[in-house]
This record gives sequence, structure tokens and C-alpha cells, in this order.
Amino acid sequence: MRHDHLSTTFAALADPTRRAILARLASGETSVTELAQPFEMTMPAISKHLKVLERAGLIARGRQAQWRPCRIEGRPLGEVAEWVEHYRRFWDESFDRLDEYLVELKAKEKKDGRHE
Amino acid sequence: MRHDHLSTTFAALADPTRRAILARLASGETSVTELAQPFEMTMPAISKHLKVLERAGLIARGRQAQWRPCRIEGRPLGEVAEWVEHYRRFWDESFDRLDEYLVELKAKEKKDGRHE
DNA sequence: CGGTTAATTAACCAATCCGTAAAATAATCC
DNA sequence: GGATTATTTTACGGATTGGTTAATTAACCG
Repeated sequence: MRHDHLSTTFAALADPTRRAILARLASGETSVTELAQPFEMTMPAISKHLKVLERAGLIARGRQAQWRPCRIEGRPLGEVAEWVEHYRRFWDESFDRLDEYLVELKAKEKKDGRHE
Repeated sequence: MRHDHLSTTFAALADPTRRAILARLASGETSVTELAQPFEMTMPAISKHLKVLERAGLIARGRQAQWRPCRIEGRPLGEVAEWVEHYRRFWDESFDRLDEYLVELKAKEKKDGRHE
């Protein structure tokens, strides 16, 4: 139902194991077994997490002998950053107060200006 | 099972309807009915989406007569921005190596193409 | 009070998610 | 070829998600 790219990326990031995997990969390419090391989880579980990350374009996988080294791919994170950036003013406190003021003003206009 | 805050935020953002709701709220506080307007979806569905956003702290709701106006709350988005920012170098790099990336992608398509 | 409007809750369903154990694949080494 | 190592696939649960309709709550209005 949800084929859109940004949703896939956000969904992939909505899991602490997967974010931890990305954090590990940020310090360099490595194998699945090594990635699985810190987690109390079976290999197939990790393998599935990697598939989710791969489908979101957050990692890419190579092949060296029987190892399948993973590396991080930053592009989707860039898209997330771009999306989030549109809302920057909302977490900037000084602008928060301004926004509150504007919303109040708008409500007043609505009340005075037309019947609803 | 996944009670960590960042995961909850990412999960809340992993839905185009909810992101559209946030986009609408970015231009000002409004009622549930008005929020529901652009979507081909029943009110309870919207109500559930709002609950997800509220639990993630992405919106707050007030009460004015029988209306329950929603407004956007930026703090969780700030946390997302902060998290994502740690990976900035990876999408800068991928931008620098765009050609390389495209070549790899092409090779991969060639290799995996028959599977799908 | 009774009727209308706004929104949520309850009950349900199908699909997806996150994990498991067991079997299968793939490449390497002897 | 056969054993070993690395990883994925399959099959299966149980929990969660995203939607529905019908019923309910809450506040207003006359």
C-alpha cells in the first residue's frame, strides 16, 4: 500500500537494531556475521533487517568469497534530512513562540472575518 | 515492544497520510474534520493517524467547544534532524561519487535483473 | 430536553512486521 | 567430491498496522 520512497526509508529507520547497524557501518564496511555480533538475535533476523535497509537504499552489499560485506549508502538519509528541514522552524524555540502568536492572530481573523 | 522514542517518531513519519497532515499543520492549527478533508479515508482512520502522531509527540491537541484543534510540535523532528545529521558525510560523499554510484547500480541491475 | 455536529472508541479484518528454527545456497578449503 | 563457513530462504507464529462500519462521547444550539 505504501510504495512511496520516503515512507520506506522512515520505516526502515524505525527500528533500533537497524539504526545500530547503520551506526556500525558508519565506521566502515563489514560482514553480516560481524554486524550480528552485538545483538541477541539470530542470523536470519539480522539478515532480514539488512534486507529492509537494502530495499530502502540505506545500505549496499558486495560479494567477497562467502562474505557479503555491507556498506552504508547516504542518499536516502539526505532525502530524510531534506524533508525534515522544512520543519526546522518548529523546533527552534524562538520561532515556536512566533508561530503561536501567528496562529492566535489567524484564529482571531477567522472568528472576526467570517462565519464558520 | 519497541518503546524507544526515536523509533516511535520514525514509525509515525513512515506514512504519507501522516506526513501530509504535518504539512497541513505547518501552515496552522486546525480541526480534525478539516485535516481529514483532502483524504479519501473515513474519520476514524484520520483519528487513528492523529493518535499516532500525538503519541510520537509530533502534534498536540486542544479543545475548543466540540472541536479538537491540532497543532504541530517540532521537538521530535529536531531529534530526527539531530540523529540524521551524524550521517551527513555519507550523502555528501554519495553526491561527490554520483557517477560511481550509477555505474554500480547499473551493474547490479544487470546481475539481479532476472530475479525480479 | 432533543437534535446536530465533531470526534473518538469498539469490534473486526487483512496485511505486514519481527522474531524463531530448520533447510537451502553459495563460495572456499582439503 | 565432501566438509566447512557465511548467509539467505522457507515456514511459521504472535504482535502491530491501517483501514472499515457501527456505536458512543462530548459539546453546542434552539
